[in-house]
Amino acid sequence: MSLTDHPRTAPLPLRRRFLQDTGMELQRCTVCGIRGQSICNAINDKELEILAQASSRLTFPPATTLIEEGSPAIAFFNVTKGTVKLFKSLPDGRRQITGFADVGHFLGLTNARTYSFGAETVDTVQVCRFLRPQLETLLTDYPLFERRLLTEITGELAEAQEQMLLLGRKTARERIASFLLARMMPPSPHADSAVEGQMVSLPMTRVDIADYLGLTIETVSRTLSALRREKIITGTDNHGIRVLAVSRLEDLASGQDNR
Amino acid sequence: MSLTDHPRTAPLPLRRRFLQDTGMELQRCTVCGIRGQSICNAINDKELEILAQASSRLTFPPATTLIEEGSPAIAFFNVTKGTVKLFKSLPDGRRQITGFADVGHFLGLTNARTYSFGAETVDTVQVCRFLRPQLETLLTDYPLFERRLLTEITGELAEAQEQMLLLGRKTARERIASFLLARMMPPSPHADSAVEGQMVSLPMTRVDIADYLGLTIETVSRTLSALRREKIITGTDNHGIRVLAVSRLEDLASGQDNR
DNA sequence: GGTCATTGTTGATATAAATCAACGACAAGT
DNA sequence: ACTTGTCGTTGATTTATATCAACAATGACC
Repeated sequence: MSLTDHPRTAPLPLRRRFLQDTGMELQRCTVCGIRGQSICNAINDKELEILAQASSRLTFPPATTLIEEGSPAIAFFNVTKGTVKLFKSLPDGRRQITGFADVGHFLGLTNARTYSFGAETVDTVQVCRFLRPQLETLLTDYPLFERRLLTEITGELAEAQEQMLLLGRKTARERIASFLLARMMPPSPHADSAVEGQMVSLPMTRVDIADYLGLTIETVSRTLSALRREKIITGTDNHGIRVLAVSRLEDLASGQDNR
Repeated sequence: MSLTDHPRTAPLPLRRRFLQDTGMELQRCTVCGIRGQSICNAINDKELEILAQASSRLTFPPATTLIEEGSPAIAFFNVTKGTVKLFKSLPDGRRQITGFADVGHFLGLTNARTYSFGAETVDTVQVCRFLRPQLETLLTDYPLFERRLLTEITGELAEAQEQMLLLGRKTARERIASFLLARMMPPSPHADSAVEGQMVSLPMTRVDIADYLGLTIETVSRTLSALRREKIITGTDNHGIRVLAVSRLEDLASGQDNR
């Protein structure tokens, strides 16, 4: 199956009803705050209304299924707010989260007629949805859009390879260290310099972290506690942690230093 | 870094001297037996000489380094014969093979200025090499070529996600079963029907299998022995195995049946 | 303000796979 | 034909992490 197939349109497989933003469709993309970070950036300012016509903006509450594993692949999403988790499952319920799609990332690209993975919102999520025929049109009419998509997916593949190294060869401690580093926010210029340590945002639960790192929730919890005890990280808030010793964490992540 | 960067040309990082096919360059692609299976298929018959000019065909002995981890990303390869392994390593030598590129597959695509992975031949390998500026030209001038590449890499990503599920959540037995199934040859019409069982080609060593599946060589060896003992597979040849019970193996691979 | 469900933490024990170790099969070279 | 090195197999033991179990913290809801 190739990307050039045009499957018939069908209702989106959603467990809950979603919210659809109304009005001002034609202006939406022009004012999109994250266009600079996303594939939409590849489309000319003057032609933005084409993008607006091709997409619709939707808002979903936490824990909403965006993509059901094995369901018909009819849409493609670009995340404009929040975090979406992508995963694959085994018949007995074991699950592997293959990635978190944060702001600016896309999801839903596939060659097959059905999705080989699932997707669920972690927190409140806003996306731009492109139906497949619309995506085809953009790809064909805007070479820069296609090139940008190729670049993005090449990056995804590199991340996937890094994650395979983590899952296949790293210890629990190394996995947690790598995860925290990968999710570390770049130090913002407006950062509260009175509070020390680099912020790490963890909107997902311990279950999600465990399913992403190929561990159990107990091991995740114990390892985070150990790092806290060793003053490498701080913070009692479950969804926000601060890294006190970035370089220690970097050594840990690459297996330089274990104790 | 984007695909549109043109890094300066530099000598290829090869431990050994490679063999370069000479003469008849312009005809080479026309007679390429595997074009139908590869990205080159996206280029029109009449324009094949453009492809021939953009690429050079090279032959390498087993265990040749095609790509050194971290070296400048100057080339892109299309495998026309043999098998190449792709991998990532940790400073202490732990290694994860992220994939095997068999006939028809490409390798070497990256957004960065350097490769984030290594590549080494498993057996005798023949490739078509495209230097990066040449690849750029093809991508820009032949939309079908670019589309084909996007389709291929989308498939690679799906495979990577499947492998993450394997590495993060499957048992040793499930990993071996999945691996054998994935490498099972499609039953050829000329197959020797006197010999029962589906052929599985394993050109790589036990070390490579272990590094691909996130196991040790001992576990790989023990698990294969167990499957042989249970009459699910046969064959004493280390690089060729026959699957006797495909459906048993499928159940095993998806965690349905373990004993 | 109490009940209940959800999420996370910590401790005790079990286990799958790693590690350590010995050896067999085979091919290359002398 | 013997040595040497590579590769794979099998057995004994260790260990990192899973599993099992109890409990604490939090927030939703009546």
